[in-house]
Amino acid sequence: MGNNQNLAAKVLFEKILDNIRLGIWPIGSAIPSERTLVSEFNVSRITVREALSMLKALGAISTSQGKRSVISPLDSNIISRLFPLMMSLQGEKTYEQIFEVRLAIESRTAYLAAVNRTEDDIVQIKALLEKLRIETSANIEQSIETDLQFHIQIAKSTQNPLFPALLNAISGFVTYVQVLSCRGNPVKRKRAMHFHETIADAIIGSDPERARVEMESHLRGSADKMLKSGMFKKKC
Amino acid sequence: MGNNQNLAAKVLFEKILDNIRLGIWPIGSAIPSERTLVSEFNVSRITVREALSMLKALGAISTSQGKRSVISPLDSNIISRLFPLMMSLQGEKTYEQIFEVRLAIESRTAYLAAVNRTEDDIVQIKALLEKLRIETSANIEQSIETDLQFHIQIAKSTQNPLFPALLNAISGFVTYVQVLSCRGNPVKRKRAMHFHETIADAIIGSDPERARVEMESHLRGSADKMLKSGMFKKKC
DNA sequence: CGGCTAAACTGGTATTACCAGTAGGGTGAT
DNA sequence: ATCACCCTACTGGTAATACCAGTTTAGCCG
Repeated sequence: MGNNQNLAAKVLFEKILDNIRLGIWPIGSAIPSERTLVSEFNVSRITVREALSMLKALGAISTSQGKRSVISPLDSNIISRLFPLMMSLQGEKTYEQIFEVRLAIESRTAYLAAVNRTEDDIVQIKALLEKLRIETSANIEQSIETDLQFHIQIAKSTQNPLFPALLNAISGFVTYVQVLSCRGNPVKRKRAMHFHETIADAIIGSDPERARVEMESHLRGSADKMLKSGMFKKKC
Repeated sequence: MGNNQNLAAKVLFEKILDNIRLGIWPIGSAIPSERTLVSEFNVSRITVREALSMLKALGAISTSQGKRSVISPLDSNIISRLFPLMMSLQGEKTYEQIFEVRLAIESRTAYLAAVNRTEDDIVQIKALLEKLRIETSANIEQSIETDLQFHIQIAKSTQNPLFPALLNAISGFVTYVQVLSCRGNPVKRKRAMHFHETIADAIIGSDPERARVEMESHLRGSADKMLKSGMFKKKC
């Protein structure tokens, strides 16, 4: 009655995934050829290719004709690509769940960035802030991308690569929300700009607690607007 | 130079995804049979099955032998499955980095659990606490697993499936740390037990701020111990 | 009319063959 | 000896066919 059959393709898929997870097939290395896997696992090439297709869909491997398939170094944006689809199907529930995670991550990145940021981070943050300032009143579409870059730069400033990776994973969600929330809404952009400046100021001034508080206010502000507007149900 | 070929399977995959997105094939409905898609898109059945495999990997459809494949709701547990993969594909990371993420997540789960926990959650938490109490003075190895279960239960109590998923993604490293930290160290276990009780008490008593603070203290306590032992900087 | 069976679906797997890129080794010219 | 070239033996990508194993359904028979 369920769908949990012992399908050969799925089994192979899991096996390969395990080999990746356990580091037997390191990132960037080439996995055995399809014909090799066929004889190794005693399955047909179809089964092998179906397993590889699943891995491809998850971004775990990348393939190109003539060359061996290789383990992808990292593709957190595969996850982010799913967000628009999920949002259009699930709407508010998903939105709130993701938002809560984002708040958990970013209130911490703001804090840690204020503690760990390097001089180079400060330069980057200031540059993005300036770019954002210009685009906010000129190119809205572009400013959404820069906005995301700003948040990711803060995550990088924690000096912990896992934070930008996590944020990147939900970046599809972030931009999706931004697009709906801010398109043709200069007032909201102005408000957001003010928060960005405050957050940057706190991080540069090594004031972690203030950075955290301002980041939370900033995110909650956007979230409230979204929930009220009911725009998250729109298709894209 | 990249891998963005016009692969028939990928094209079909996108087409089907579009049909889902646009609501042409609603959630729960059966998609055309593989043979139908074969003649409809003028591709071989292999190509069709590879496209469907990709959709399966993303959780967009579910298949079972003899029955038509159906569109399944693409909700956040897809992300739940992808987070662990993402973490394992992340390459070099230290226990310290993992810990920082854990702190970000768990200080939030403690808070949200105190807000959103159900009556059933309270029962579960109390049960795990009691199990922990017994094992702490009897079976250390087992208590580490129960410890993790306790933390995951708190994440579940947020009513947001993404939190337990994230915690699960980093649980492999978490337990490793616990083992190193507490093996044959009854005093530390006693201390941890006290924190567990306090956290549970705050969650049950709907005191989010206290739950958060206590959780942070608890985690930092373990972390400090790890820092002293020098194992914290290790790669994993 | 009701119950059972058999045919006509469905997805799952295997085999074979060929196309289309890539890389490596050998051969030729310089 | 060295370099350029090409040919061969790989690689993944696609197709056609056949069969297995479940599910559904239509029709037969009582």
